[in-house]
Amino acid sequence: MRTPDISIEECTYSHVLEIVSNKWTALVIYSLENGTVRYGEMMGRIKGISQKMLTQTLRQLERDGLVGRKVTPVVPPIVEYTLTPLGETLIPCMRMLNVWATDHFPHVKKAREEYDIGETSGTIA
Amino acid sequence: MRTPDISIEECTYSHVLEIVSNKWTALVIYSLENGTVRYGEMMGRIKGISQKMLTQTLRQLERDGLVGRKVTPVVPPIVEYTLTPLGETLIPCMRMLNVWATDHFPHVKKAREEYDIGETSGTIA
DNA sequence: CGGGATCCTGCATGATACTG
DNA sequence: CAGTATCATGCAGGATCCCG
Repeated sequence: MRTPDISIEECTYSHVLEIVSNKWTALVIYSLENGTVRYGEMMGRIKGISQKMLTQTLRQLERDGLVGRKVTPVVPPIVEYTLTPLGETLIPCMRMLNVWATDHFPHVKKAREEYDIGETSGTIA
Repeated sequence: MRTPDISIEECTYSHVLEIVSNKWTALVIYSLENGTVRYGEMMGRIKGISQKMLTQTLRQLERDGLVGRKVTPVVPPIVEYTLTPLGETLIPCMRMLNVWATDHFPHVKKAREEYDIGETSGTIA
């Protein structure tokens, strides 16, 4: 028996996914691609996100150094979020995922449907 | 108020992540990069994965048309998994994530540590 | 306006035992 | 060997209320 040579802690794939693979992270980054956005505006633009999740996602991205947070202490407060230079390095990756999805996701969807049909017809009883 | 223009169902980022963002999927794909692997061998190579999770992950990938499954009905059975042509189109994407992680993940880790230090020193009481 | 704090719920993950 | 079935659980995600 050989020792395990693949582990989550070491696999570099997992590192990026650890950052991006929450439910909302990708959408938040997407909303920041074109520049600074205010908190409230993001709430309005990202369909279905709750305050808690938006805040939590932004905090994580801030912690990871991918998103900058700028507070203007007026009343009512203005809080703006922007991709940091580090965060912007993610954009090409995201775009590549984007291209892959555009090119191949229809194929995946078709594969799923066929697979599901096969499953259903086999499980009659 | 403008209508939300970003949604999970439409954002192409989310489509790929929907496929890859389970705990084990990336590692399973990684283990298949160099060709066909048997079930038991994957169990041994991927550190910490359980039978249930390996099977479940493989089934999902099979359903998505990314992984092929070949059964040789002998006793004891031989089951081999391979990336399909569609699955192989994912490899360049994964490699790009890999490169990003190698280049920038240390930076992220540093950002986290600094962020955490700032948090801790502020929360004395 | 932009959150923080709290409570609740479901699903992803995991441990264990059994089978063709 | 390569699974399926069952049971347990922890945490991501969501709803709600409150605050500077």
